[in-house]
Amino acid sequence: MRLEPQYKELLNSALELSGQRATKQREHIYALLLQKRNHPTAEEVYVRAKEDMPTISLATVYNCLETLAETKLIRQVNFEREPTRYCPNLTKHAHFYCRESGEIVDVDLSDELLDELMKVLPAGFTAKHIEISYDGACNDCHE
Amino acid sequence: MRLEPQYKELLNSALELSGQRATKQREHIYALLLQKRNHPTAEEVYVRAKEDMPTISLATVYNCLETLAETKLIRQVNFEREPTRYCPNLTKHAHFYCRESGEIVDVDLSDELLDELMKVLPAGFTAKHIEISYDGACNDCHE
DNA sequence: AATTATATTTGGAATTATTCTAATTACAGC
DNA sequence: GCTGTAATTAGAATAATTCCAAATATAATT
Repeated sequence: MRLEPQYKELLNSALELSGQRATKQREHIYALLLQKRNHPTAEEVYVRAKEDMPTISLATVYNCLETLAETKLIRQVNFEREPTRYCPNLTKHAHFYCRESGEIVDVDLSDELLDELMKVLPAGFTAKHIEISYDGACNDCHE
Repeated sequence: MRLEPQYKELLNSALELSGQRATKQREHIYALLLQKRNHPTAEEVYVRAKEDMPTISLATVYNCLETLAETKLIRQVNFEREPTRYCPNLTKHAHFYCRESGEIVDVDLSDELLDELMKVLPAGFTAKHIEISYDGACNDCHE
């Protein structure tokens, strides 16, 4: 598991900016999220993290994920009350949750569409963030 | 707490359709959701339900809410991993969550906008449902 | 390089929303 | 009024996440 220089740079500057330290654990977890972008849960991240770093704890995985989310390097993805999932895709996108396969797929959103969504808000309301999730059947599960 | 005839009819037929019984508890919980539409949590519903029905249990509140949601008389509303909230507004709408006041406000969505959202899905994907939540500051909290 | 101060990690306990379980109660059809 | 099934109930169990206090690692300073 190696973190590409560009991302290492991104991580270091984001952490520095928020006055936090660059640790092996944070780097490792960021690297594995980037490497396999399948929206894992904290538990799944923990299992994968232990392969190369057997002494890491689940609490640390939660801590690191929280730090990465705070510094905007990753996004938390929630579907109903299922365990939170983590996503290093920083472009504006929604999530499609396939009920058949359980897979989560990123759906790109244009600025125009996001603008339209902002326009339907009542007067005086300002949104910092819009969260959009679809659920249904993905291509592999046709139907 | 009285359930208006139109809603009583709606409840009875929805329950009958799904082969479930009309009980005092289900009627009571449906009525109080309709009466004060402030997106309460199960716990908040429980507190309100006990005012008129002191022997109702929290498990029953959860059961009733689940039944009402199954039969599509109410919607479950989730914001991140906060407790699930319940909403009897059956029109197509999103939710605006105000970080200041904690208030949740319904935001109507046109069929056109929903169509556009469907169109951005990759080929072969079909969504049964889209969930949209905004968060930011509501009118009362200006800013 | 050693020292110190602070941040982070760690394992386990605690918390919280929700679900499960088994016993009791209520309802619908005969 | 029985009888069978569904619903309610109280409390135990579960699961994701957070908290806690001790140990360790990192960064700054000497």
